[in-house]
Amino acid sequence: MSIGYACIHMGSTKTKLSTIYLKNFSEEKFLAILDSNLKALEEIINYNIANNIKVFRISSDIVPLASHPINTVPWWDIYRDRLITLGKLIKMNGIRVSMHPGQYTVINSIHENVILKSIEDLRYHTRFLDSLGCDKSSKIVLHIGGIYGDKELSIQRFIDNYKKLDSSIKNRLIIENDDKSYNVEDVLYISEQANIPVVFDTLHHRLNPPQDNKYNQYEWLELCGRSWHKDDGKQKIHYSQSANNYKNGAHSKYIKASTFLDFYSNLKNKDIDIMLEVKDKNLSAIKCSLLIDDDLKIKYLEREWARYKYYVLSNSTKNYQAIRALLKDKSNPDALKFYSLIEASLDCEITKNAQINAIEHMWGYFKKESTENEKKSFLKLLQGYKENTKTLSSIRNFIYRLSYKYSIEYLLDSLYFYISED
DNA sequence: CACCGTCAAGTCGCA
DNA sequence: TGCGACTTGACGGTG
Repeated sequence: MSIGYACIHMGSTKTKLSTIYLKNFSEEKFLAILDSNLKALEEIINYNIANNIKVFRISSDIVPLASHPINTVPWWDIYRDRLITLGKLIKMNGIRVSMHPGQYTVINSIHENVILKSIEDLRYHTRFLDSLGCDKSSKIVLHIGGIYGDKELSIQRFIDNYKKLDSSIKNRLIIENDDKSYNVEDVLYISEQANIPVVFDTLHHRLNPPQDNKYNQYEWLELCGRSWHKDDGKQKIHYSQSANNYKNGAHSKYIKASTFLDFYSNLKNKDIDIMLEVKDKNLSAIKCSLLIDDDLKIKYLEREWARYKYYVLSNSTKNYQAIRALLKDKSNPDALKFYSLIEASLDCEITKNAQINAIEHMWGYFKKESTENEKKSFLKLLQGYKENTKTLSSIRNFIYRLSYKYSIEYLLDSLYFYISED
């Protein structure tokens, strides 16, 4: 079993994708942005390698305006070598990448131009994965589309249009149950008619189950597994938790450890790939991987602790002490306890005292080295925060800039700068 | 530098 | 009829 995350990466500034808007599109600008995006992707892949994350969804935004008529730049040619090199890095490290076009790509639309644009978009996604040299197990996930007042007709339109697609697209396309129109039973029906692997999405299933829901989610999941053939790679599923008590399909801030473990223990076939859909992305992917690691080493939790430490300290001194105590026992690493304490810190109310305490801890890195002006600025900011005239984020920015200036890697890697809220 | 409206695109549901 | 949700941050103009 491998666990992965989608598109965005948290905890580094070097992994951000850039984009370009129609009104200032130019070949030069486009190529510069694609260049920077490929560098960011390489950063992300290297991070995934270092953290043993084997499943990753590449953002459709990697090539901006890729399928828009304005963009006639043959980027796959211009950056051929770089794409191949990147693909090799992915392949050699056993990473499985995928893509997922957004809600605008609808091949069962009743509008001919929407279908045509959607096919163009699928061509783009296929071309990107092809350019990396990925095999057939690198998939492109698609929803079925709209209902247009007649579900049966719309399902048939999907099947007919699917059959007309280029085989290079069909090799990669897989279909997913969505949260309001097409439930897992509908998607399995389409799968049987057109021989397409099905991605089972747990949250969508919960929001939109078949009417006579005759199986439980684990049984549906197994049924979906039968639609995967050998060269499609391992069965993939999407797992997420709801942000607002199943009111809509919004994803939670993080994957709750105990809930995930419960789900995992009920899985019959553990030889599948799980794509997490969650706001904190790679953080939850690492968490879930460690939670199910049979051979968990204390050093993995210690590495996690290094990242979370100042964030936890800024929110809860009590949890900070509890985690320190937990990690003292090096012979018996307990990921569930560890992450439950992290979660408690993510959920607790911000208090000024804890924030100030964490800031003073971090300031310790600069006390000696910093210039007189920096010391003055710091004291002024801190005083301002205490008196409500300065925001927390202005202090955070200040400390981040100092960390960068003095190359304090430990702080630069701290999630304190990336997951804190005001 | 902080703030905030806008961004290429589709469909559905609700006021 | 028109707007928000889905999801999503980053761009770029303004003050």
